[in-house]
Amino acid sequence: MANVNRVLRILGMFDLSRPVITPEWLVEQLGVSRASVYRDLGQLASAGMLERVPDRGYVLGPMVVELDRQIRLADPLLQAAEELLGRLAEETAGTVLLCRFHGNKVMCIHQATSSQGRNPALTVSYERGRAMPLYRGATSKIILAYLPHARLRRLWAAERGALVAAGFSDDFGQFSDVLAAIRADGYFITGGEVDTEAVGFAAPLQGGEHLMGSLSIVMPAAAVSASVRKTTLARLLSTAGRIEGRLQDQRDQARTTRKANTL
Amino acid sequence: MANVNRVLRILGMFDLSRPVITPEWLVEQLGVSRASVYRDLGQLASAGMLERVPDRGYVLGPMVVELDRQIRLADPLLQAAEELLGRLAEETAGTVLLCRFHGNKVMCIHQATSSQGRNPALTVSYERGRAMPLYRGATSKIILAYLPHARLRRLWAAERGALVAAGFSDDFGQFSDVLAAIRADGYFITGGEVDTEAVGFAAPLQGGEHLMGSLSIVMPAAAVSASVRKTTLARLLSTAGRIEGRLQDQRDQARTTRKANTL
DNA sequence: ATGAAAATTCTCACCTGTTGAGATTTGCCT
DNA sequence: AGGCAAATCTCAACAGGTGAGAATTTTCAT
Repeated sequence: MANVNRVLRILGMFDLSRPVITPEWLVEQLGVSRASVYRDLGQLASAGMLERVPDRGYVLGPMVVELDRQIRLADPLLQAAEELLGRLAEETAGTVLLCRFHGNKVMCIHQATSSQGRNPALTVSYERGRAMPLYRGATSKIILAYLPHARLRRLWAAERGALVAAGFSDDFGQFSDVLAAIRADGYFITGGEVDTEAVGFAAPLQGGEHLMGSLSIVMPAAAVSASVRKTTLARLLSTAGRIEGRLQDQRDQARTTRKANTL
Repeated sequence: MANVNRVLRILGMFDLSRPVITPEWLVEQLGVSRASVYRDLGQLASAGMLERVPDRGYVLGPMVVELDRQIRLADPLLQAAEELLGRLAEETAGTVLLCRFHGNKVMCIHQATSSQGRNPALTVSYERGRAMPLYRGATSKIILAYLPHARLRRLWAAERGALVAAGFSDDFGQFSDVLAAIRADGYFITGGEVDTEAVGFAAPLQGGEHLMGSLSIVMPAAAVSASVRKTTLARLLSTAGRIEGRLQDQRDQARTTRKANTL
């Protein structure tokens, strides 16, 4: 399936520094003839995945935006969490992030900021669609801690170097123990690992027995007194619990519906 | 290129009522063998466009979300408008929409709502990623009015029936005159065409000589007194002007940069 | 407007790479 | 563990993608 593979690869070649891709550049990159590149681009454009722009180039097309909408509206985790996130952001005056685990990466799927308490000086590197490493920051580490054993072993095998470099033990047993300790707490708090001067509070979101993602709050380190830390954590865990409850309800409903259809 | 075409078509088969697609269903829909369907799904999944879910099915994958982010961060129209939209929403206490024209459809690419003036009773059908018809509502009609002649003729030929059904004249000359009148005003206001009890204010956004999209404000009909109408329109036009100014700056900068690189 | 220099699409014979039936392996549920 | 369905693999056949170059369209400077 070299053909399909090549066409799909084109989509991944866009970049913030390269928002427009030209046929000529693709001829070089893909090492195929001009004719084939034009054919590929034509296919993608007619599917709406790309769009031609006046000055000889292609940009990502409207279909991408429609597909993202489909995901937003159909994602059970987002459904369960969305309205609770805004409230949590208001209550804690922090930036609230909802993230998922995807192919050895953590990806933010929703972000909420408190309207009044917003601190423009606080940079948050996470944002919808941005892939983040799995071993830096509370948001990511809580996901790491709740990964199934098999997956964790595979990850260890694949990225041992990076994990050790990020400060984990070189011994899998110890590494695993550290994560078990986080799991025992049921939350994780850390500062300065992603954005300096930022503190992250993170809790896991489990649906059924599977890890669905993580819920976290980021705030400026300066704002985190002992009492703020306590109330923020309490609200985080309470909201995480409510999201898990709603996920449960969704599953129960789905099961009932399926059963009714089968009978 | 039947192969690529088939694979891309799979992406368009998702729907709010069908968020998960199964291999078996695709075998029926596409009329190809099981093996081919699995191969196609595998390709899409390894590109991140799909993701396998535990109970026998596929959903749209993380790559879609990353690509949407790429569009959001690279779109010159969004860049130019984004921060101005929130301000406009606050000033007018309405819902502000930024839309684009795409393949005989109008699509919303950004939405801003005033935090305080938000009226939960007001439904706004537009939202990022949702395709809307080209001939209903102020947001769409202003785009129609500024479409290049050639494109307008093609649209007329293709969708004459729908246009007449939406209340336009059956005669192209008259149809064209109506649009010319809107163009002469430079804005368009209408109520109840998309969401009942909602009034839309829309202005075109032109970059170079091309129509880039439309800027519009939606508010409850009950809130629109003569004076509100006047100030809302003034702020809409002023913001639209500023966005156009920024688009101009972007183009000037790009040209200068390109010239510098060439020399 | 006009023509030259691109960029893009078309044509067609070649041959690579996709296809589907059936065998095999994997993964899930009890 | 064991049984069953779902998913992947194998391989020969042939559909259909491929590239060189011609034909066409678009772009741009004059």
